[in-house]
Amino acid sequence: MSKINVYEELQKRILSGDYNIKMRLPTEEMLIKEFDTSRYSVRKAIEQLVDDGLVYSVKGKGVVVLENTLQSQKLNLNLGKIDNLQALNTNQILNRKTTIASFKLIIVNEKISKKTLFPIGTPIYLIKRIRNVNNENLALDINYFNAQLIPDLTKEIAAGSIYQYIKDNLQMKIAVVKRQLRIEPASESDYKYLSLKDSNCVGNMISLAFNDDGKQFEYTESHFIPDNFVFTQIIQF
Amino acid sequence: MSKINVYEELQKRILSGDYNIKMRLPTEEMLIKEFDTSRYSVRKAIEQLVDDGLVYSVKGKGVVVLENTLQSQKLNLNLGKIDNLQALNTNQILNRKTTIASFKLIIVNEKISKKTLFPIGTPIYLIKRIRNVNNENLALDINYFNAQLIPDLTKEIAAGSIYQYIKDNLQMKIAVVKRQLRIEPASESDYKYLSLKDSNCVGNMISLAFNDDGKQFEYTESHFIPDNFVFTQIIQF
DNA sequence: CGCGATTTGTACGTATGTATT
DNA sequence: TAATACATACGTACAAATCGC
Repeated sequence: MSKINVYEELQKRILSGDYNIKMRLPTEEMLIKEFDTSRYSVRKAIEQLVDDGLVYSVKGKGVVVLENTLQSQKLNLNLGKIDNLQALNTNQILNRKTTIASFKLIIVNEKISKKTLFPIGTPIYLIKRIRNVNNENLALDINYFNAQLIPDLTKEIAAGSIYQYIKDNLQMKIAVVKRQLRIEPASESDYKYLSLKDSNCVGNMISLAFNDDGKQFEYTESHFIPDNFVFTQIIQF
Repeated sequence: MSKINVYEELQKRILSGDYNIKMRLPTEEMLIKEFDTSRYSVRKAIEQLVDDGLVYSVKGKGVVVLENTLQSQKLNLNLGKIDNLQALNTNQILNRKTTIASFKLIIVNEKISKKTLFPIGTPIYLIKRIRNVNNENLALDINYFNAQLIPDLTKEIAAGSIYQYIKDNLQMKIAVVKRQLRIEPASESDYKYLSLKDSNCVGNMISLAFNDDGKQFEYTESHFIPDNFVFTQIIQF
């Protein structure tokens, strides 16, 4: 009999309601016996459930299942970790029609360097893309890719998934993405490209992406119209 | 000689530039020797650095220091984990003057239940608080506290820090907070209470807070005016 | 209030797997 | 292909928080 994945099994039980707020998870000792595995493996599985925001471990007490797990799961589009490349750049739903508004190869000057953190003199691709769903322009992506790390970009690639290109053709690994979200007054290009209607503000998601050599290869601003995305976070104490 | 904290020491070296993008961290083996500790402890320290977004581990290669660490640290108000209670509810900067706009003890009806996830019939404190800095109303907090779990709240407590009260007087532990951020059109009460100027949108940060019994004791909406906060996230692949 | 039992957290040692160079 | 270096896994011991008697 092949060993089952402890994490997946426990997650299934929590999401199906077998384990819930009224009880605690079985103790580590019991899980070790049930799954015929080591304490290390059981603790690793529980760690993942904690990251998911499903449970919380208390020293001396046990592992508690959080209330309203099912509902708050539904509330969020992407609770917990995002492990899908398409989902990363903007959002699954948005990837319907992509229009290239601008595609240039430029050299970083002082102003751009300050914003993107790329050194002055670096050649970069500056790409503006519009994300359209049902004839509404929901998002404007302004990408800055280091052309030394991401070479030979074309409009055709940009019209599809640049991340797919990086992964498949360049065989480069995306290691870490640091993101920051702000709300800002809409800029001229936001008014020009987005279906803002009456709104005069946009969400601005700034992303810095790093490869597994630690090098920053991307700076991106994604400008969203209001009411069309959520951003989630789980904080443990 | 007392043992030094491996995590803090490595973090110090990275932030001071002793370790940087040009090199990798010493191997686990070397750190074990230098700090005279076990592999477990070294790996635990590196795990924390990964959570901070400072480094990235690659199997077979080593632990890489991410580029632009210093700059991107400065960019963010609260990169990484938030471990300060004051910082949690809204933001450090905002805690200057707090005005109670409304303070009620009510019973959850169907409409409120759907939003807050509290069961119908639960007694709750509904509190509206305005966060004012330099004569600008930057944020409107709308708190719903389960009165069975957070009893005896008063306007005086609400004018200060409710979290401090929970921690010190109720001796309850805040275990997990799930957050969601959206951008929405300003509501009537937003126009009434916030210094919105020309903006017609607000940031809406929804927080669900849980104690270490897994019970949700709070639902809060924090409505912010644009341009006055950032929201950060680090994603590892 | 104290004490012991329970349960998770931290720590160390060791062995084997797997990706990179 | 071999060496290197992180990832996973198991076993063990003790610390620290919680809970019930």
